[in-house]
Amino acid sequence: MILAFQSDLAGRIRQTVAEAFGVTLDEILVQTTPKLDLGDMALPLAFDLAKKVGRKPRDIAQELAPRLGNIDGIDHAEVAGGGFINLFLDRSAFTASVSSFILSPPAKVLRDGRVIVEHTSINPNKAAHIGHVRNSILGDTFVRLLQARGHEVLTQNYIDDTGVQVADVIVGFEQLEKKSLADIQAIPDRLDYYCWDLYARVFEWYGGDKERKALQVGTLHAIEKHEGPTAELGAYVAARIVRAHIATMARLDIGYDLLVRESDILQQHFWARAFELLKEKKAIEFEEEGKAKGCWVLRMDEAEGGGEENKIIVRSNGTVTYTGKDIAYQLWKLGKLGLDFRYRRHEDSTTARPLWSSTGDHVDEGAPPFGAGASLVFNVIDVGQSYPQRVVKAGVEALAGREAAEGTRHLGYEKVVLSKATARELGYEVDEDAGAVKVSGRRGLGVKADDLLDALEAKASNEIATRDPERSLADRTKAAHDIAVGALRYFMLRFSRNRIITFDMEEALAFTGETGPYIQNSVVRARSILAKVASEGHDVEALLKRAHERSLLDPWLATAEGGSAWSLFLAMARTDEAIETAVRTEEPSVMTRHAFQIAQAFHGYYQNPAHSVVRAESEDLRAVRVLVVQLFVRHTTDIAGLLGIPIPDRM
RNA sequence: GCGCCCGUAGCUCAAUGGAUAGAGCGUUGCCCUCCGAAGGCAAAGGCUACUGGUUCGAGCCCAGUCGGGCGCACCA
Repeated sequence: MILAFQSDLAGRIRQTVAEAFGVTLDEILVQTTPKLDLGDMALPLAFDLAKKVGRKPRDIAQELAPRLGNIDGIDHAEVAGGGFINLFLDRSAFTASVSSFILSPPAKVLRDGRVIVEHTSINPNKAAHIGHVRNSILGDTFVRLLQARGHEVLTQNYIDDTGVQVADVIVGFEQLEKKSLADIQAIPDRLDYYCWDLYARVFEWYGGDKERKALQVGTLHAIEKHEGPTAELGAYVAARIVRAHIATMARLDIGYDLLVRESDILQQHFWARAFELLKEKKAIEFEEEGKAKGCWVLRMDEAEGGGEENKIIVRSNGTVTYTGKDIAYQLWKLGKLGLDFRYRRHEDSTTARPLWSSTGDHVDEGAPPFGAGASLVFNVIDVGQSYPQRVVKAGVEALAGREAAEGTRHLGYEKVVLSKATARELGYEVDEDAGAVKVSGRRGLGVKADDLLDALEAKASNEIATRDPERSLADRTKAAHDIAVGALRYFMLRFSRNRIITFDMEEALAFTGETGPYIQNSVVRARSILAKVASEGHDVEALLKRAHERSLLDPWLATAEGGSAWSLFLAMARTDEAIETAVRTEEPSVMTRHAFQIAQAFHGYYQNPAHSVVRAESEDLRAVRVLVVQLFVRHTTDIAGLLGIPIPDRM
């Protein structure tokens, strides 16, 4: 709501400045004040103007303030500090705007151009762990934020079903366990957990043994060929573990539109086409000599970052590297490859959210235009992959131009490591000097996503049981799930992307302080206030209507109570700005902080016994208090939705 | 060696170049005859790693130093 207000305001300020000083400012910065009693918004424009006009900032501010105070929607303006102009809004008019914006939100304006977000992309050879959870929560939340900004988003999950990691567990099944397809099919539930341990055992078994390690390469080739018993094992294990990953992420309310399988990229010969294009455009060169003799390389010298060596795309034996395949895949995402997959409905597809998969056979009709390409593509991948991602971008630029490269975005994030305490709890040996313990799939070292969720749900369930022993088991289970999801999603989002998260079980299990449950609780409490008011015979709708009368709002906003509510109104008004910032800076943590700030403002307001709705001293007061509570409930429920945080019926 | 990221309160983290650097946790006090305390109020806690520079203004930008992490494969 505040974006429109501020852009309108900026126009009027520009006009006022032009009239007063004959200078046209192109950008009008509207900032927040350090404290609300200094004003609602701050303008530092006198500092810029001082240079252009050749006068002192403070004098300019003094001259400008009375004029700005006359602008519609502004109550008055004051000069502060060395030349800040602080604006005090017409609070009742603004409150009325916020209110109508929240209670009857305007239709979303759709933006042109499709956006693709790829996230999750876990190797289908073992259970998902906390690192994957960070990836998926980050990606899923970013999708929600993009949609809130009016973008059409297709969410994709890349399945490397023909990679070495799958080959490794197949080596385990064939060599260590001597299991047939039927044997593996007979493994009851949690094949992903089974493979977690098997994968670690295979690495131990490889040791330094070259013959054993050779089995990995042989198995990989067998899987890539897509025929024979080994390939069959690989396909079965990968497909089953993908289903497990989808189920794990569904617990966190994370879903996808399309699964892209590496095996289909091979089968559709994406790389062959990309290779043709790259050669045609001379984007890659054949090396006649040097250490990359006999290879096709991509020049990286003039690309940003500089100083990097040329990247080998095709090896001297004629095979393509992973990065080469990734360039082909990225070109497809951008609609620049000229090839497309075939599609089928995935077996986990629901009517609520249709899930599609690339396929080599039995094509289903009605797939969305996945192959039409997107103008913006976000790849959610950890920062360790920054270099190959830069290579992909350089490849895209050489082949499809600057615009396509600009649309290729690496949404990178740092890894999740384990605190020493948590690593110890899990039974791992911990080096005393180490600050934290790295997760290692090869050593089976890490916290599985489902185990973490189970622990969170169990703890939440216990909390409920102690606070409210009367609750039914079904109620408790449902609420415990919501609280667990809220806690985990908030925890994974509150850190900046480039910050390593030291995962500590105790910290992640916290339900107090700056957490998801704090926000959930605030809404639940607010709703129960409204329920109580209604149950005592008050007409909530009528009270809301009454609250909008200006003669009522105006004096109330000037009271101490109104001031407390005002900080909440202003914070809620800034939500569109927060979403815009989160998307522009590609930093979802902006949103968690914003949500927390709003919840905190509400807590500060409602906990005061003098602000009781039920025991309001007059119907007028009851009316404005109902308004505060209602606006908060509606708005914060929406914000929680953007973060994927569910609001339980009761805590 | 080259490149990227990080260094802010005891701990975990914030702070579009703006005003007196903020939260949460932890610590110490208060507050449930008050719409559920997963809450609120208050206190203590800081030479923003260091040295220079740019700027009306620097935690933020630039140069350098010191610490920590990660990349720089004919692996994926």
